[in-house]
Amino acid sequence: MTNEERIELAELLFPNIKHDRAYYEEKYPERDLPEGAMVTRFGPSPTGFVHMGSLFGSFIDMTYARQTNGVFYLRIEDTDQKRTVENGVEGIFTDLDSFDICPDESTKVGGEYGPYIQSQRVDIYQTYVKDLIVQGKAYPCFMTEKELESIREEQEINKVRTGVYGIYAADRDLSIEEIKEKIANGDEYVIRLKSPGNPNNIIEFTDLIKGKMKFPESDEDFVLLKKDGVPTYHFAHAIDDHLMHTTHVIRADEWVSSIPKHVQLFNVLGFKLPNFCHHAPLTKKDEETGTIRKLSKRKDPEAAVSYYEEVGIPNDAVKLYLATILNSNFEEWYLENPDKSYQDFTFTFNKMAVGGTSFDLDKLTNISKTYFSRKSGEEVYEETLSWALKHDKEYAELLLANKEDMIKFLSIEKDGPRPRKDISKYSEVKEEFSYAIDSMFEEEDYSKFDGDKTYDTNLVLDYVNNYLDLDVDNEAWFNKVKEFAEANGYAASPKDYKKNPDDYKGHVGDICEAIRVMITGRLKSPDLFSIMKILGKDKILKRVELYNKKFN
RNA sequence: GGCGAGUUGGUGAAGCGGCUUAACACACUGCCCUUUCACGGCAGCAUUCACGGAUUCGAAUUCCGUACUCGUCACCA
Repeated sequence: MTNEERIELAELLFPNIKHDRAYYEEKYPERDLPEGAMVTRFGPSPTGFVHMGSLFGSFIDMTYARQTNGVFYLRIEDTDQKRTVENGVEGIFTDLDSFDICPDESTKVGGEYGPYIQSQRVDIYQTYVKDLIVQGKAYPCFMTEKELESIREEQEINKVRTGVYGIYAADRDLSIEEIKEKIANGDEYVIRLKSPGNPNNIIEFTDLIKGKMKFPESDEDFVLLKKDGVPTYHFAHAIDDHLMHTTHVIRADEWVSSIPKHVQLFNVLGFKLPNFCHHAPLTKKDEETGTIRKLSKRKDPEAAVSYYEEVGIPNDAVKLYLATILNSNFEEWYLENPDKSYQDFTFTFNKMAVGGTSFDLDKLTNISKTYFSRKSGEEVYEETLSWALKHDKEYAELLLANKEDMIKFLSIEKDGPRPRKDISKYSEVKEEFSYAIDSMFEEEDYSKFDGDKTYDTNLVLDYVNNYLDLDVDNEAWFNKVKEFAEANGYAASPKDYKKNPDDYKGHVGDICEAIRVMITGRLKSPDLFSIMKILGKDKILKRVELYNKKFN
């Protein structure tokens, strides 16, 4: 084809494209940012549901952009109409929002490099394709699905690579007359890249996470524009990341095999290659097969970002967990700097896992427990309340009605240097602190007590009536308990009891256990005296009575 | 099958040629502290880094081969 013919072809294919490359290059100039600033992007498809892996990805994007004073933007990648789901975009924003992932630029907050949704950038993509046609670097391909299928079969039989390349690229050198005829005929077509590559050449490529890699050059005439005129991921990626001036393309591992295509595309288009950072997918061990696989939204409820909110794991705990799997040295740093935020840590690419990143719920639980242990009683109350308001209305009302006492209970053993670690989810507060609310305690009716002993109500009654003084300090209180123990034939310390078990009915611990079971309905609880002080003598007596009725 | 990557304890992982008789965390077990439960402290938990070979005075760390795992091979992203 001659120069003139190519220009004619370009006009024939894209009569409505009036701008040229220069127009867009000027419209989207280099960003004015400080040295070393990273421009990152998160490009979800609006398929209706943010996957944990995507959240992880966007967390990385935002973290790196923030710590370099760069820009983090959100680009909706909706080039596949079939997959697009109604309200999908809304869902992305909601999920991201709940984890404080706030892009600097997006369809919502705008920005100078928009539109931030690919379906509205079709003119831009077509402008660049038109230019490629003029340059003879792309061409319309009329191959039907059937034809594609048959070359594929042929290739499989001959044991050669599948795909449209070399001699298999039938429409590569169609004459302008042939093209005109097919178009006049109403034949559908896609635009393919006329690949200049040779698979015998090896390209070297450096990924910021994975390091150096070698690939054979791509010679595939892959599709740039689908028959509906909308670009494929590959093409949109090249155009958008160039025009939006992304400095670091951070994306999941599954893209590394497309690298040869992308490198070639950037070259053909004359674009500077951004940095690439391919992170490992989130994996877990499949319970049935025992093999490691990607977190799957079909099989694993924890793959959905909304899961954590529902179950009541605090967003901050999830973020802390994401930070610990992001950089292997974060965990240790955080242990040494418990007062700091994860945002004070400097994350680096070389501390990211190269292989699979295992998603460990056990560890998340532990991190969450630590998170709770560092919160004050009041904070735990407020957060639990706002969670319950959304997910457990009934409990929310109970919390509201018992606010004062509830905060007191939640504050037990919080002031020391070693706070309890008994809660990992908001939903557990209800379980763990059921004794804090009278109505719940009565309703439970000792069902939480899992021991097999019964305790002497009279003994406890005697203690409460004649020995218990709630206006003293812990030490004085406990001395009194010891006194009572001795008066009733119990050892004042477990050590004495262990020495001569036959001399005693038991030891102080047994007395405390009896009290604890009667007033909390369980064998385990935070500091007993603190609980008694909050309850007050009347309630204590009532609960002892309740126990008496139930078991005697 | 082609191409690319990975393989360190129950789990996640550190390690990048001698400082490793393999860090740290989670889990588990035991002991100690203790009125209970926790928290905390101490100890135990891979004599060995998938397997085989090579390079080297010296290898978990480099190279080659094998096995297994993962990703990818679309007009999906």
